[in-house]
Amino acid sequence: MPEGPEVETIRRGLAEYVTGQHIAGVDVLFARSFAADRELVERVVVGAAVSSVHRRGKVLILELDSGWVLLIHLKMTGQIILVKADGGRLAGGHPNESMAADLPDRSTRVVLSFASGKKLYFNDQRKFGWMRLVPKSELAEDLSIRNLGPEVLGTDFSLEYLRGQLKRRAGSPIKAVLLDQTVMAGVGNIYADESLHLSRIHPARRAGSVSPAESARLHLAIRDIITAGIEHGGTSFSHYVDSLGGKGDYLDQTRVFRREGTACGVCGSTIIKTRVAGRGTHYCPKCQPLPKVRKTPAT
DNA sequence: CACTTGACCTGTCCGC
DNA sequence: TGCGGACAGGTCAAGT
Repeated sequence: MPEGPEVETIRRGLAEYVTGQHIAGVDVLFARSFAADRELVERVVVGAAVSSVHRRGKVLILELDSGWVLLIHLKMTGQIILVKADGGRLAGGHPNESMAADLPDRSTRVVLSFASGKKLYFNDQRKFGWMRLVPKSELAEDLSIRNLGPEVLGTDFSLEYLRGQLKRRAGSPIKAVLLDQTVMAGVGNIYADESLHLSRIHPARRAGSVSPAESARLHLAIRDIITAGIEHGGTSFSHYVDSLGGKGDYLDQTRVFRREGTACGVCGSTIIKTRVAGRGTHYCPKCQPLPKVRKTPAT
């Protein structure tokens, strides 16, 4: 579920609440969510303190003072929920749940207990998410990190770089390129649709057909949309609540995502939902036209 | 190599 | 109300 802006929002919450906290215990309720040897966990996690919290793409990086890092990927349905020592929910969780903590629940996969009494619950309904331990010295080479493209808000995500990637992936639908984490890190399905609408490019266009002017619009749009997402604290719906405890409100702001059947805010045409690159895809047929007809009428 | 598809899971929603 | 099927925000491995 979470894309770059959601993960960044969670990162900020974690940085505030767990930096400097000592980890007193680790409970793994579902083994594949945190496939680490118990002996290793006891040696490098239990008793260690969280020295800082980082993010790369959609991966959360908790740096421990043991020389190891704890990586977390939330995939589709992962959540981080922080609970105070007295059991009251400090942050995170499902918007429909009461604030009274009744955790762990059936989707809790891992629990970190801090010496202060705070607890961090890693909930993940669909079990796609994971936590992993990596020596800090090997972080850059880790499989989850090493193939990631530049952060879209970083200086190395230049227009020139984007143009090169569009050329390399000329045969793919532009939407597939935006979702490819080796091209750029942090963009997911929502922000891909939003960026393409803002830059007025049809999601099924081949990347190679995108003009220089369109590329420039797209480059700007991706940065603007991701920035807005972070400013609004991420997108909030079924599974997402940021770890500061407030709901993100970006979904209220979307231009096309989950707005099929409603009027485009720019031109008033009806937003369409279709399937591109195997993913649910929303766009405005008037703002984002296909330049050439896909199926030629028989004549 | 570039690109597509299926698999990983559980839950929900929609049509019959 | 129950049941089958499609679908859900992300990545991989394996296929063409």
